[in-house]
This record gives sequence, C-alpha cells and structure tokens, in this order.
Amino acid sequence: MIVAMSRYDPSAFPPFAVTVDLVVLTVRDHALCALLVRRGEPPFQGYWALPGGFVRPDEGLAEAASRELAEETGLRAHSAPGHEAVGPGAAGAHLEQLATYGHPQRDPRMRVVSVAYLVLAPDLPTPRAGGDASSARWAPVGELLGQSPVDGVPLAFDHGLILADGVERARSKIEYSSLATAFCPTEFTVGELRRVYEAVWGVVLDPRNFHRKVTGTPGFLLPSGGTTTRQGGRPAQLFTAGGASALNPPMLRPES
Amino acid sequence: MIVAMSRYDPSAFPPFAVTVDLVVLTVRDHALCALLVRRGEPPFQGYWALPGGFVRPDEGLAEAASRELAEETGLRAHSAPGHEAVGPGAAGAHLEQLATYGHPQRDPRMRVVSVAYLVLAPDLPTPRAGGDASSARWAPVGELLGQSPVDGVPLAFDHGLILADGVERARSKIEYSSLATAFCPTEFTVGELRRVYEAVWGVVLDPRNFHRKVTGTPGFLLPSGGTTTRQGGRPAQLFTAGGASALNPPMLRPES
DNA sequence: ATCATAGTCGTCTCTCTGACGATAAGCACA
DNA sequence: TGTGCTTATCGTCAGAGAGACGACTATGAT
Repeated sequence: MIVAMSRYDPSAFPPFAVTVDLVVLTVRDHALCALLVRRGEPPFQGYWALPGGFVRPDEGLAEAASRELAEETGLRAHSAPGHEAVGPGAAGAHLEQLATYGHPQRDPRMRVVSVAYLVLAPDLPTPRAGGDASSARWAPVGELLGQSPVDGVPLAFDHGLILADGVERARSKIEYSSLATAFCPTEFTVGELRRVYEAVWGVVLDPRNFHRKVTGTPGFLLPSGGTTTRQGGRPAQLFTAGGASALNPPMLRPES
Repeated sequence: MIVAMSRYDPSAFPPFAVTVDLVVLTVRDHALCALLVRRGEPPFQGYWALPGGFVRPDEGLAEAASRELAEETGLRAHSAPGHEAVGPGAAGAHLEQLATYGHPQRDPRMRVVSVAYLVLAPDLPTPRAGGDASSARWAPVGELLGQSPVDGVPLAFDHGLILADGVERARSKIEYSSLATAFCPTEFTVGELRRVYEAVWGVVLDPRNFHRKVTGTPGFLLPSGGTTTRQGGRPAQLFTAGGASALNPPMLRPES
C-alpha cells in the first residue's frame, strides 16, 4: 500500500533525516589536511568524524553547510554554484557540493541521507572545538587515506569514503580550474601557489615551468603590485586570484 | 528546543522526503535528447518533468535511481561509482550521481530533497510511459535549454535547472573520459562516435583528426573485427569500448 | 561507368610542455 | 663586506599533440 501511495503522497513515507557533512581541506606544512572532529556522543563515540549536522527544516542544503562551517571554524564560506565565476581575492572559503551518501545502514540510528560539501580554505589556526565535538584537529589526508587510519581507528560512519571522494575532487578540480587559489590567502606568490599544487597532488613541480604556465594563463593571476620575502630568497611578486575560473589548457598533473 | 536536540536525536526532526530524479540523455538524429514524462498529478499537473520518484525506506540512492530507470524505460543501468572502470561493451546504460537539490520550497507539498542521477544511454525506441506519467518523450535539449521551454512551458519543479546541470556534466565529462561510448551501441564505428561528440557539444569535428585521436588513445577503443556500411560510404571498422575510462590527454572541445 | 558518401592515412605548422641552463635579489652568517 | 644559500624569474631547445587540409579507398546509388 505504501508503494501504491508512494508516488503521490510524500508525507505517507517513513521519514528520512537529512544531514550535511563537510570535507574541509587546507594546506599546512606542505601537506593537504582535512578538518576532523571527535565525536562526543554515540554512535561512534570517541571516533574522529567529518564536521556536519542536521539540515534544519527551513534552510537550504548549501545554507546548512555554510552554517555548520561557521559553527565549527568561524569561516565564512561563499558557495560557488554551477558555472558562476569566483570573485577575485575572495575573503571566505570556497564551498561546493560534493556528493550525497544514503546507504540504508550508514547510520545505525535511522535512515540518514547526508549531502557532503567540499570546502577549500587557506591555512587557518588550529580549529576551535564547537557543538558536539569534544575536540577538533587538522589531519594530513595522507595518513587518513593511506593504510593507517587515524590513531589506528577508521573514521566514523562512511566518512572515510566521503573524505576520499572530497580529496579526489579537489585533486582533479585544480587541474582545470583556478580553484587552487582558494587554498591561498588573498595575496600570494607564484611559489606559494605552486606549493599548494605540490601538497594537493603530492608531487614536485618544476618552478620555472609552473611560473611560465600560471603567469601565461590569462585571467588566472592578477598582479597586486607588491612583493614579499616571506618565503625567503628573492622577493616574489604578489598576486590575487583573477576572474578566470576555467583553465584552458589545464594544468597537467605529472606522471599520471 | 528542537535545535538543542538536533545534533543528537535524528528522529526528533521534522521529516524530509527523499526522491531521485533522472536526467536520461541519449543521442537521436544528431541531437542530444533528454527523457521527459508528463505529470499526471498535481502539483505541476500536465507539465513535463524529469522521471523520478521516492526513495524507499530500505533501498540505497543509486538503487532507487536504477529502479526508477527500469520502471520508466526498461533500461538496465550499471552504475559506475568512483574511479571504477566501466566494463567494455557494457550492455546497460551508464548511471552516475549528479547532484542533490534541496531548496526548502522546491516542492509545494513538503520538504523534499532530491538526489539527481545522470543516465547516458544509446538510442532507444520511443519510451514507454509508466507509473504516474501519462506520457513520455525524448526532447532535444537544445530546445529545453534555449530560450524556448517545451511547449512554451518550463519544466516542473526545478527540473530545468537539474537538466541543465546534467547536460553540462555530460558535455564536460566526455572531454576527459571515454563516457561518450555510453551513447553508442555495443559495437560502433569511429564515425558514429564522432557524431555523438558533435551532438553533445553542438559542434562539427574534423573526421580525420578525430579518427587519429580516438584510435591513437590506448584503451579507448577495441577493434571488434567486423565492419559495417550502415552509415553509407566506405565500410567502417567496428569497435567496442575499451577498458580505459580516463582520456589523457583529453579530447578538446573546439572554440572554448 | 560515374558520382556521392563516408572512412582512413599522411603531412605540415603551430602551440604547449618538460627538461634544464642562467641570472636576479633578498637574507644569514663569518 | 663578502660568501653562500634560498627562492624568483627569464630563456632556450626538443618533442608531443592539435588544427588544417590533401590524398586515397571502398562501398552503394544512378
């Protein structure tokens, strides 16, 4: 009978809970890191998990993701839906929808469908714990996705899978978009941008070819006029993110 | 109070309905077409909409999409999650998750979150109507996404947006993957594959350069041994899809 | 036989990449 | 005040790949 009504009466259906989970990535010390929170409640009490929470009845999905992000990190995200260009020198973090996970048994309590969002942020101070997280930390994704789970324990729920998907999305997306600038502060040097690519891809890039590529791609970088020596060595020109969002031709990941 | 419990007790939450919507694309008569069904019930009664339906309590999201697809078209989809290689000469259609739409007011009846799936299928006979659809048809996406909506009327709900996202996904994905073969029957010629690219991108490609590119990319095409003259002219070699799923370097869309 | 149609192979040029040499301009020390 | 170390930036060269397009091939239609 439920089946018969199912197509016509949504309220006749057993309820689903809808949550958002966040894959928040940043680059710290030459390594791609993800934000994890420790769960203070069952299920998976004491496990590390992705930050996230339930979507409220009157808010949109991206809105919920944005709110959770602010609650956990204080970051103000600006979502970049669809093909819309990301504004240059944007203050907040990049936020985009990643994928949705709805395996019937992914939460032992009830049927929960989780919409995962990917957040790319510049390096931040150690995150503040908030909400139901008794603590929070940046974990290098190399350790998380390699053989050894964090502290010898996998992530809660299916968050290991979600994280892996988020990292893969970030890795492929910086190839053909200017999204790598989302990992940088407003003003950055070519070398700093190169270190972002190196950390995300886990490779070493030739500084000369990289410099030629990014400065030769129209709209990728805008010279801001200043220089800095914060990386040591010869003063480097400072840039802000240009208006271009698509890189054509793409940046090539070496040794596929 | 709801907020206070919200993080810990999922069942304390007002229910969401979860649906799947399908963007089913195929190539017919040199044009990219999407499958639409006419709604027989309110809301949006009489409007064209994407096929879809409610997720059952005990089935996964891809499973629900697959079931709806079979109900509406009789197609057996094989989902290709993650980085998994698509088997050569696959019988069914390609199915992958597209995105999730959850604007609070997207369905006037209640809060509905819809997980959209993208299906790429070879050319099919005119679809059979099924379920709550009083009729079904293939609509060229050019008409749908251009200025003129179908029959002068836009699609139901936010399905116009979902369709646009699906088409964009298909357009960009055939650049760097071998997914265009999902639009072809098991055995196909280089020319037929080229016409797929031309239809999806809405461009004209040079047959000689295209031939060089696809036959020169290892793992893209496997010669099946036979030839055909079904397109007229000189007999063309028949191929099946090779095991490679990623194209490196990618196929370039002309005139970006 | 001739033509129209599509498929397949080659060639040339241009652009972009990868490899790598060379120079520039700061800082840390002796 | 150099000397050395570091990073930034510019140049050069060879090879891969793409776009433009000529030439030839093998069918069916007239």
